Amino acid sequence: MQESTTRDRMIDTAARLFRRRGFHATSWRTLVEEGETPWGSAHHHFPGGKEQLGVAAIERGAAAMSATIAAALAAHRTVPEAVRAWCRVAAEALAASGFRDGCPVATVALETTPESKRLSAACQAAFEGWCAALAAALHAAGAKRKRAGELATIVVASVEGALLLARASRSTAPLTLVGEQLATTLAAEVAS
Amino acid sequence: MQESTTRDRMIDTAARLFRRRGFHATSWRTLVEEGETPWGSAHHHFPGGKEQLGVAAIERGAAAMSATIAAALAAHRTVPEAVRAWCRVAAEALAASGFRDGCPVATVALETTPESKRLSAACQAAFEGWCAALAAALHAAGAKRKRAGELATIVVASVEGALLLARASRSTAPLTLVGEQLATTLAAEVAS
Amino acid sequence: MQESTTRDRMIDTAARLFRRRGFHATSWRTLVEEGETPWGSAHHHFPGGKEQLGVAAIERGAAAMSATIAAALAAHRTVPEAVRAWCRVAAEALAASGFRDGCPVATVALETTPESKRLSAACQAAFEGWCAALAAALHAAGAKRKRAGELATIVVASVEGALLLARASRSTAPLTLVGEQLATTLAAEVAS
Amino acid sequence: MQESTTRDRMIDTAARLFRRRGFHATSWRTLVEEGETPWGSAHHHFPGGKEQLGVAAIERGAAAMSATIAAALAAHRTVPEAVRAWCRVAAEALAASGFRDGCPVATVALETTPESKRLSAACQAAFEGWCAALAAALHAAGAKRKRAGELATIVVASVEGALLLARASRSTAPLTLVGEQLATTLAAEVAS
DNA sequence: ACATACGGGACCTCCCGTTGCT
DNA sequence: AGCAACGGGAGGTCCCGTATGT
Repeated sequence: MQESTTRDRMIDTAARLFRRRGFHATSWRTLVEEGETPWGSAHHHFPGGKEQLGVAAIERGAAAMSATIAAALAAHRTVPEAVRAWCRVAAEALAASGFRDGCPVATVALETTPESKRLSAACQAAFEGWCAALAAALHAAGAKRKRAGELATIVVASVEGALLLARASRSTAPLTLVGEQLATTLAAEVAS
Repeated sequence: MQESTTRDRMIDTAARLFRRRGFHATSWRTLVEEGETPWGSAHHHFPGGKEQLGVAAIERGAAAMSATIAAALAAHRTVPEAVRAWCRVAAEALAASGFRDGCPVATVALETTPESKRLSAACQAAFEGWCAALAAALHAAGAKRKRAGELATIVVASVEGALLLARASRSTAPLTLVGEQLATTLAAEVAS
Repeated sequence: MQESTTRDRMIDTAARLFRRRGFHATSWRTLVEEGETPWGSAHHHFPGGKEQLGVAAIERGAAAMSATIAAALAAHRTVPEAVRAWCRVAAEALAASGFRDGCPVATVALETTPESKRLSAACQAAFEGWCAALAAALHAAGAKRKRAGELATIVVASVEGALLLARASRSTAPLTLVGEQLATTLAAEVAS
Repeated sequence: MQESTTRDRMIDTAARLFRRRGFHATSWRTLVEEGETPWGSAHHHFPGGKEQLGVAAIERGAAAMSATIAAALAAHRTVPEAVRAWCRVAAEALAASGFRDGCPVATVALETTPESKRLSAACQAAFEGWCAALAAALHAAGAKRKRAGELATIVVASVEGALLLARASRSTAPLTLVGEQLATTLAAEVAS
C-alpha cells in the first residue's frame, strides 16, 4: 500500500528548505526540483497549498527536535546533563550543515504573521511540545509543577536564541555557553 | 536639496515590514505602497536592490535595539536590573504591537543564507554590537573581560529566544521569565 | 488537448514583430497584447525566456523564406529566373507591408551578439539553409559544386542587402536591380 | 573652446554599441558607463533623447564608412578594384572585432520603424550618401549617369548583404566573394 | 557643464493555483 | 496518482526623462 512516498519526500524537502531559507523564499518549483517529486502531485497531496505543506514540514521538524530532546533525556541521568547534551547535538548538526540548519521551526515562526493561523498554530504547538517534554522531566526530577514549566520555557527560549546567534555568527560558542549556563541553573533548582 | 526624506521613509517601512513578515514575504510593491514612497526612487536610493534596503533596515533596527539596551543600562544601577528592564521593555513593545514586532533582526537573520553575504554580515554585526555593549557594562561591573563576553552572549541569546517564544505563543511570559532568570544569574556573577 | 494553438500564435506574433521592430524593441507585453495570448502561458511554452521564443520565431521566418525560394525554383525553368522571381516576390511583400516587413531574420541577426548563442545559431542556420537550397539548384543546373556554393552565397547576400536598402529607402528599386543583376550573372555561369 | 569632448565621446560610445547590439538593447546607463561620460550631461547634449543620440551615432558611422569608400576610390585606379578593396577593408575590420562590428548603420536601420522619422531618415541618408559617392565615381569612369546610379545601388546592397552574412556566419567569405563578383560585374560595364 | 535626486512605468522572469487528460 | 498545459498576476530590476542645484 506504500502510503505515498512522494508526499513524504515533499515534506522532507520542504522541511529542509523552509528551515534554511524560510517559507516565502522557497517556491513550489524549487521544492519539486530539489525533491525530484512530480509537479502534478503537489496539489493533490496538499490541497491547502504551500501553507499546508508548511504545516506538515513544521510538524515534521518539531517531531525531529522532540525526538532529539527525548533521546537526550533518555541518555543522561539528570536533566541538566540532558540539556547540555541537547545543546551539543544541536551545535554539531548546525556546524555539520555549514551553519545552515538552525532550528527547524524558528525561521517559519518568525515569518509567520498571526493572520496565517494554521502555520502559526503549528509553530506554537512545536514550542509548547518541547517545553512540555522538558517540564515533565523537570517535574519528575523534583521541581514543582509550576516551576518546572517556567524552567522549561527558559530552557527552550535560551536554546532557541543560542541557535539563532550561533547560526548568525557561524560559531557554536553561543550554544556551548548557553548549554553550560542552563546546566548550572537547572542543577541549582532540581535535585540530582 | 531636502536630504532625501524618501530614502528614510523607505528604510523605516522596510524595517517595520521585514521585522514583521520577513524579507522575502515583503515585496517592493508593498514597501512603496505602505510607505507612500515613489516607485521610481527605489532603484535610485538602493542601487544594490532589495538586499541593500534590507541591510539598511537591519542596521536601523539594530541601532534602535542598541539604544534600548543603552537606555536600560543608563537607567539602572546594576546590569542585572538593566537586563530585566530590557526584557520588560521588549515585552511591552511586543504586546503593544499585537505580538507582531519581535526582534528587528532575527527574522531576516534566519531567512538569510550565507550566500547573501551583505545581509548576513549586517545581522551578525547587529548581534555582536549588542553583545559588546553588554559585555562592556558587565566588565565595568567587575566581571573578567572573557567572562563578561560570555555572559553577554548568553544574555543576548536568551533574550532573542524569549522574544521568539513570546511572539509565537502570543504571551509575554517567556520574556518575563528569562528576564528574571538572567537577572539572578548575572547578580551571582557580578558584584552589586 | 488542443495541440496548443496558443504557442503557435505566440510564435507568429513574435515572428511578425521581431521582423519589424527587432528583438529588444518588442516586449513580452506587446507580444501578448498583439497576439491576444495569455500572459501566464508565455513562461510555460518558452521556459527559456524570450530568447527561446526568438529562436522559434526565427526558425519560422526562415522556413517561410525557404518556402518562397523553393516555390520560385519550382515555378521557373532556370535558376536565374527563379532568383529574379524571388526578388520580385520579396519586393511585393515589402511594399505591401508599407516597407515594414523586410527579411524575417536579418533584424534579429544584427541585434544578436555572439554571446547569445542560441539566437545567433538560429540566424546562421537560416542563412545557411537558403544558401544550401540555391546551391543545390545551381549544382543541378550545371555549376560545379564549389562554385554553386559561392554563387548561392553571393545571391543570398545580395538579396539580403537589397531588402535592407529597399526597406530603408522605402523603394523596391534595389530589389529589382539586384534581381536583374543576379539573373544576368547567374545566366552567364550556368547553362540554360 | 574645446567644443565638448564629452558630447563626442558619447557619440563614439553610442556608435560602437548601437552597431554591435542595436539601439534598443543599449541603455543610457550602459552608454555613460562604457563611455565614462557624465550622467548629467546626457540630456544637456541630446535634449532629443536617445533618438537624437542615435541620429548622431548613425551620422558618424555613415561618415566613417564614406571615408572608407573615398579612401578606396582614391587608392585604386579603377572603381572595380576600389570596390574589391572596400570589401577587403570591411572584412578585416569585421574579423578584427571578433565578428561584432558589422555595418554601422544596418543594425539601427532594421530596428527602425517608419514611425521614428529622424532615425530612419538618417539611415536612409547614409545609404544614399554611399551610393552617390560610388555613382559619381562610376560616372567619372564612363558609365551613363542613370546606369551609374543603378550599379552603385547594386554595389551598396551587395556589400551590405555580404556584411550581414559574414557577421552571422562568422566568416569573411561572403565579403570576399561579393567583392570579387562586384569587381567582375563592374569591370564589364565601365571602361578602365 | 555637470551632478544628484527623483519619478512613473515597463522590463523579463517566474510564481502559485487550476483544469482536464492519462 | 500523476501529468502537462494553462492562466492571471506579482516578483525584483532597471529604464528614460525631468527637476533642481550647483
